[in-house]
Amino acid sequence: MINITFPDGSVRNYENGITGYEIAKSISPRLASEVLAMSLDSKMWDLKRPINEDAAVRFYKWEDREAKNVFWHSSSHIMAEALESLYPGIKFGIGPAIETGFYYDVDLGDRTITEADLKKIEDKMMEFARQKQTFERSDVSKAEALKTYSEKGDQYKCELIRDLQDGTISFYKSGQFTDLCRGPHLMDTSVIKAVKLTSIAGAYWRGNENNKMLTRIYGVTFPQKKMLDEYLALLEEAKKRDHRKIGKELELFAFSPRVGQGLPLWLPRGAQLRERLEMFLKKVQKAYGYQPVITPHIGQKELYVTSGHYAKYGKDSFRPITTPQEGEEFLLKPMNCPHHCEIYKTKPRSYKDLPLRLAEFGTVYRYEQSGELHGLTRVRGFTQDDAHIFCRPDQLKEEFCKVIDIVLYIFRTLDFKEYTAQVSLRDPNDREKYIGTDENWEKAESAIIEAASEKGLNTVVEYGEAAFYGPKLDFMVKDAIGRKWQLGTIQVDYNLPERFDLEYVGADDKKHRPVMIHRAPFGSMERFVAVLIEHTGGRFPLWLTPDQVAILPISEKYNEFAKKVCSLLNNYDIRALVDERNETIGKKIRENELKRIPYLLIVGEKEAESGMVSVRKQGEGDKGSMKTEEFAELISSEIRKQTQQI
RNA sequence: GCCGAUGUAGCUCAGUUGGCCAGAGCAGCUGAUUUGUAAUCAGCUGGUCGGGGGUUCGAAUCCCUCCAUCGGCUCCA
Repeated sequence: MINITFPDGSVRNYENGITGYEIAKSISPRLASEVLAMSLDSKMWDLKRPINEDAAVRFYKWEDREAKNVFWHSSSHIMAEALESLYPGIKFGIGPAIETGFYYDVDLGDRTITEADLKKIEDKMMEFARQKQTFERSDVSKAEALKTYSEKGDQYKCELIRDLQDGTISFYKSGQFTDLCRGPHLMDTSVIKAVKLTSIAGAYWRGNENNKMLTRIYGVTFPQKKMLDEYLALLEEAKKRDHRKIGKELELFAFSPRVGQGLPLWLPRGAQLRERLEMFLKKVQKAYGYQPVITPHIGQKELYVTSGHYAKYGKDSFRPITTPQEGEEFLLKPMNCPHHCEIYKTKPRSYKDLPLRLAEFGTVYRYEQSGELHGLTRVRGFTQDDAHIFCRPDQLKEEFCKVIDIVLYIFRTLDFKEYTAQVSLRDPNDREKYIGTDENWEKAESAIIEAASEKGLNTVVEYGEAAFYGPKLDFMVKDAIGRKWQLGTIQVDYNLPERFDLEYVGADDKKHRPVMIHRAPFGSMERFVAVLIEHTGGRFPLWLTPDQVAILPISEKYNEFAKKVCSLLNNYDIRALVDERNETIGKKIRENELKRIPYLLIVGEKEAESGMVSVRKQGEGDKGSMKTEEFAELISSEIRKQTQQI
């Protein structure tokens, strides 16, 4: 007999060799019917794999992340099985579960798969799913595993096996398909009730661009047909929030191939929005002791040789700009820090001057590969809400914490609730990628970790995500369809002060090296606005939105009255406009609603006589009438409330 | 940059296997209407079918190439 411990702490006795599924059944038939996965002493385990010793079990249902992982992982096997049956001789890379769904990387040889082929693959998958196929586990030796796959001619699997430890290798067989896999899997495939293959893409083998590009097929499956429909509907909804679509509809920004890809053009309404965000941050920064500076868009090549950027990125950036006579070389600035370092150096600095906080909305240009560009979130020319803090080593943590405060304040003000704070450190296996001494890196890394924990941030640590000159604390936010983007970033840098030979005179009358913090709470204006659009669906907070009130006369007869209302509101610093067009009131309401204008004021005979306005709130409909002044007061106080904290 | 897909009017989209001067709705313009809470009616204008090259008696449709966009991969100072 063995003792099985449950999550609530209770312990039950079972016969040695019992399976998780049988245990679930012994608890309740309902649990047995719903359970999709289990763990044994916190290790994922097949539901039908015998248990031979005392252990703690935990069962997972569809609602649990763990169950979805197993469900989608098994689905990727079924897709591979379908692919092998439809495309004999196909070779397989890896096929994991991902956040939503799964994929499999395959080498089709000379053949290609297009979207038109997906239907028949889906059908085949459903056919296998309905067959109630089981996943049979077999433990194999490394030699055996290698033999199997070299006979099959599957070099990718052989490569994977070579990296595995003998004694830890297992195969799973479903139907006619056997895959190298550590499991676990579903009991059988009959729980897969709906499948959708979502896209086909190229993916380099092992993520290395020097390797062959395999075909990656993405898919998602569900235990109920209804869930798939809901998922697809959700995707449709998310597409409506795409900042590229809304940016066009609301006339916020545009691109022109003639200007160049990845070079956004801010339209009047977008520029207004952006300017307001900049003013907001400038105000915050002023309170935090930052000093605005302005620097040029280009800098001598030597500047970047000094900073180390040239050696690191010179080959992969925009080509230098040269002068006709002297042959001088300039680079479009890819970042603002070297310029700010030169500002630091314009005069001797005392320890009493520090921290020195230099802020600039600095426009930078970076050569991004064409396939990487994406709306406003990934562009070639963008404006960072940049600042560099030069401080004494003993001030570092406090300064870092203050920057975290600014970032959190901004997120709070703009209602960004779901973000992750990511501590980006060096890749421990590839020190070559980074400049600077180990000692400085260690100091910087521990400063970030300490500051983040002091501020009570819930952080995830990512190795290999650091900038080449220093570690970072990044604030990541998801877009409409769940892609993660880095917004705010705070970086500690011991390297640039050294490269630029920055100094200050200490209380001891000796020269010391300051530490630098690079920080951008928005990240860049472009990306921030993009994510803001997707979060709000274009319904910006009242204080921020370009047009706050639209006044809609019932007919042209009341245009004059509408203009009076408008100028009254303008006197209250409310951004209002009159829709003077000769259109029906229904049409004006519809179009101004679609423009996401927060308040619509309908004025006609009644209002003109009484000096009232009929108020309609975006998305909420008719709110009744009130005196124009009363409305102005109401809106002003709403705006005041929103900006008070600002 | 790589893999795959897409590109028709300012916007959203139709255009069958290559075949008459390339269509619709919205937007715009003109006129009528003077409107009470999400699209008033009529007429008109507007397109080198992404650019270039080729195949063909004939190309939006087939082929090549370049550009841009979309979904991924790699990258992201």
